[in-house]
Amino acid sequence: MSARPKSICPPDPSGRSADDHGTQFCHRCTFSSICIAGGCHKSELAELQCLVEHVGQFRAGEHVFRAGDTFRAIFAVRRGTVKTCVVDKGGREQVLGFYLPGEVIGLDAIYPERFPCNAVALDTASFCRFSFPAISDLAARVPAVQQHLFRMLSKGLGTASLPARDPRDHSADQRVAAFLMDLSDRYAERGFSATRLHLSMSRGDIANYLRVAAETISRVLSRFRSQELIRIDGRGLELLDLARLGVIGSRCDRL
Amino acid sequence: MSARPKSICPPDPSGRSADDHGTQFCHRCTFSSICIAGGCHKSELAELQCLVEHVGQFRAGEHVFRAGDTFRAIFAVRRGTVKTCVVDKGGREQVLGFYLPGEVIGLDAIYPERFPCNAVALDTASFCRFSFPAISDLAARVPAVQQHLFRMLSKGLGTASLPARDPRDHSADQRVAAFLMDLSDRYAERGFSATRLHLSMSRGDIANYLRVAAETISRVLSRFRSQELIRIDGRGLELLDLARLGVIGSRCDRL
DNA sequence: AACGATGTTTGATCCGCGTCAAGACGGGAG
DNA sequence: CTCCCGTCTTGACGCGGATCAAACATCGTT
Repeated sequence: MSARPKSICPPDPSGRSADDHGTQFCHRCTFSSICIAGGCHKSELAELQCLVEHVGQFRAGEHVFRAGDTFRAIFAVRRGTVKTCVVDKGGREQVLGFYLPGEVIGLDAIYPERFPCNAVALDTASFCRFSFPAISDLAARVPAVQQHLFRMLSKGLGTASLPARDPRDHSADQRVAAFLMDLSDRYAERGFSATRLHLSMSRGDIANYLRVAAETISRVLSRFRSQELIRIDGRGLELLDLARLGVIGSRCDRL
Repeated sequence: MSARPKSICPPDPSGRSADDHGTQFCHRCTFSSICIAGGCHKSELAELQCLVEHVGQFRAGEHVFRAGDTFRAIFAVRRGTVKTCVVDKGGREQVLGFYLPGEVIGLDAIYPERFPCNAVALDTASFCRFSFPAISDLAARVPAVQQHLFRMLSKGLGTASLPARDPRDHSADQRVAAFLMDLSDRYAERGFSATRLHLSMSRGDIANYLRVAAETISRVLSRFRSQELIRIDGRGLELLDLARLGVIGSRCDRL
């Protein structure tokens, strides 16, 4: 299940030197400005590093936390990929998001004080765990930390814009293109390749996340391949034309 | 455009005594625990009230702020209703959300330090304006304020779950039902009626927000009326069967 | 009152995508 | 190797909803 990519994806984003000690990895993390420098004095930095706890070696399919668990800490993905999901009343799983190395999960649990969703490792994954009481205490004393938390939280607010369902412009194509571009951007933001990447999640998970049928994902990817927009081999993916994908994803089909 | 509801909607949610002085209105606001009591000492409360600035008497269609404006403050709706929207590259408007009295807009501007969207009054509207530097400064000194901001931000994170597009269970019905239930819940949360409410936004805005065609909104509302789920007269709306609407909205069509 | 502008409703037609179904990989166990 | 099983791909068909189009209601103007 956690198959190594074979052909397309030489610099594997999820499994490389991500577990190196020191700041080799940390400077790519969302928390970096807190953990590394960010204007903190040395004593506060030390305090923060005491506060961080490494948890990990989750295997594919294992839960990091479950919906309903009481909220005590937020997690930064250190290695691997995670999906968050809920199970609706009909018993069906609803995928809410995917999280790459350097990204943070659990922020949506602050308000309800319980995790509103499950977090499931998609491949071998490990995390940095930040006790929330401790970090908000630190935030009250270090303005830079507070500000950083505000910004992280704010950043998550804007991401709720699904494309229109407009039959004439292939709405499924839009969603998939936007999804691929989003992945690409996020990998790039963390220092990985923006064009060659590995899909840790199954087609079914992507379909569920985008609220389309799994078969549609297959068809769209095949179409993109025949249009020379991507190369794809199983979970290995290469984006050949970021510009055109971006256009499809944000759909400006006229004017 | 800002037509008063005539028949169905006697206690008008948007225009009643909302502009009364004192805490008559404030105790229903999202900021209440900050503005009113919330464990603050008197001196800090006074400080906060200095910090609040009333802005307002926007008329329907006027902008509260525009996408790209530099971010300096967040706004709590005091009276009226607001929609947030962006204009995509094709020149089409995309409605992102609606905000009722007592709700807060602008939190998504913290990270980019610019407003990512426009805010447009749907009827006569006024606001409480909170300078963000001032309030985050206060948050650093008053833990309760900081925590409240964290919780407000966190609360906004979970709201990104559009229903599936499943042809056999009328996905448009789901969206509309969920939309109506959401409005009902939010009005109730602010002390207004959960069953008799006024739609300040046009069918077109609702359709745009839900990413369906305006005609579909009309059809679904007509269907709901013929099923005795709602009574509707122009912008006036009465929800007759919250239970059934809730079921449709969260779709548990089997099991 | 007549008028156009805007918003709402309803009907007719067509197309994308969900469903069903079958086949093609691809990896692990024997 | 062969078998099995899960994931992925591809085809055929039907339905929901987008689009086009045309009445109708409502409101502010002249």
